[in-house]
Amino acid sequence: MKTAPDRIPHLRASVSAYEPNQAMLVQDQPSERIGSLRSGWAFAHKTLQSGRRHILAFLLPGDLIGIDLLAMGRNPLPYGITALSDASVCWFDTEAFHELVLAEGAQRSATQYWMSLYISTFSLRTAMIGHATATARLAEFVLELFVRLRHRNLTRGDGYEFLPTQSQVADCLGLTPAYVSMTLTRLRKRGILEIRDRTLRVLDERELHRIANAKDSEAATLDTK
Amino acid sequence: MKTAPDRIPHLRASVSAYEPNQAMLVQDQPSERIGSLRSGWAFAHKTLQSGRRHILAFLLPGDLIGIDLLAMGRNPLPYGITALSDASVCWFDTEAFHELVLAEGAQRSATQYWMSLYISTFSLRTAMIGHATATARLAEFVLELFVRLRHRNLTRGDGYEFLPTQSQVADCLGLTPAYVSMTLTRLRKRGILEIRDRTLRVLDERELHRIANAKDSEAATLDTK
DNA sequence: CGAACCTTTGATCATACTCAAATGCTGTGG
DNA sequence: CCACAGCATTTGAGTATGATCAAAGGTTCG
Repeated sequence: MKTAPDRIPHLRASVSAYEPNQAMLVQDQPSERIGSLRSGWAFAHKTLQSGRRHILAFLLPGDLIGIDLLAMGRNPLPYGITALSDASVCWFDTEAFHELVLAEGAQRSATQYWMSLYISTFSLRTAMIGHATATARLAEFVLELFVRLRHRNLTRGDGYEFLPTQSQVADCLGLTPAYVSMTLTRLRKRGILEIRDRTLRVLDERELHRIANAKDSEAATLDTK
Repeated sequence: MKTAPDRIPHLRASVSAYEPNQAMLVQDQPSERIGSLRSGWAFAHKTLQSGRRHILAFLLPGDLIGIDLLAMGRNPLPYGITALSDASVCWFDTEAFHELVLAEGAQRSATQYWMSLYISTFSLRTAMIGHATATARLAEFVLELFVRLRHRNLTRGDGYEFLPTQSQVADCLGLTPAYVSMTLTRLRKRGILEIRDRTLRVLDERELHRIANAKDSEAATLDTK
């Protein structure tokens, strides 16, 4: 497993702690520093002029906070990043971090890997919001977190700690909280997953994949089952 | 106006011509080269496992083809890029291009600017698909193209050449072609825009902004007007 | 213990989809 | 230059997915 740098030799860094809902990076402001999430979850969100909030991504331990800054320089970030749970972040000077990444081969390919994963995840999510049913979006969402966490050894068997509220999930998938609740309940009743004590268990991973990739026309069939 | 590099000194480049629907970069394949779109339009698209195609972005003259490759290295692009009209592209070796960009201050800040614009546009689009009505999405879409083209002096007064089919617009905004047609017709009847001879004219820019940023609850009022 | 928030459930509603058919455009070949 | 084939657009009727609104439980935490 490739990990983002918690410590990089010869690079000054500072560690900060955050509580739930505390801002890490503010929308539309430039930032001179980039972070590495060491523990806890965070989320990247964009507030539209209409006032509605969209959650672009959930960030897990090991993820870079404001990864886009590497490519954007001093331009303002078009989204904010906020702690979802208690969290701690290791901050670096973006410029110095970037130079170091470029200089050192291993760091460089690791960072390209993270970038690549980030872009894949994000473009898939966007496509799902545009073209998939609520059930498929939720299946993909739950799986994505599962796979990402498993990759970091942050799962226990088929379960993982599920921290976001359904309201946040809704804002991420372009749904309403009420409908997220309904849809999750349906998945639970079908024995595909289980949520208890903040823990989500993936009971039927194969079926979840099926649902996430189903054509719209098959969705109805799947849902009523 | 900052322009992407058509020619960069001391950097080998080749120019290729494309016809409509010809692939420039193929989804899930790595690419060693990055392009600059010199004329014509292209679009970045992702095909889901369900078979549905989502259009992530439309690329206009001056845009970089596969801009993400600068940050992703040799990892496969999670989307493809295809010519929308007749188009020509100036190709560079990604690695060499990247190094040159880093070395030269002006090129560097120009590239960061393009990145920044690209990320802003994309994150806004994603949020709109998740949270805005069809009318708002279309208003934002039409405006975005207008602003981007105007910035490159590719508009004539309040009009610009509108090349995508409604089917492509639908795939970009997460709608169906039939509904795009209906919604555009409504906007035309309200005298906000006009489409004739492949030319889109923005008749009431202020109102378009209003519609793009309206809260969902105001949408109904706006629509029936 | 109470307040605030999150989740669940139900009833009702509307936005946007589906399916279908008619019409209009474009480019191609005879 | 016309006829045709293949798309793209338009329009309509009917429908369903997911939204809205509301209220009742559950949690969590101070």
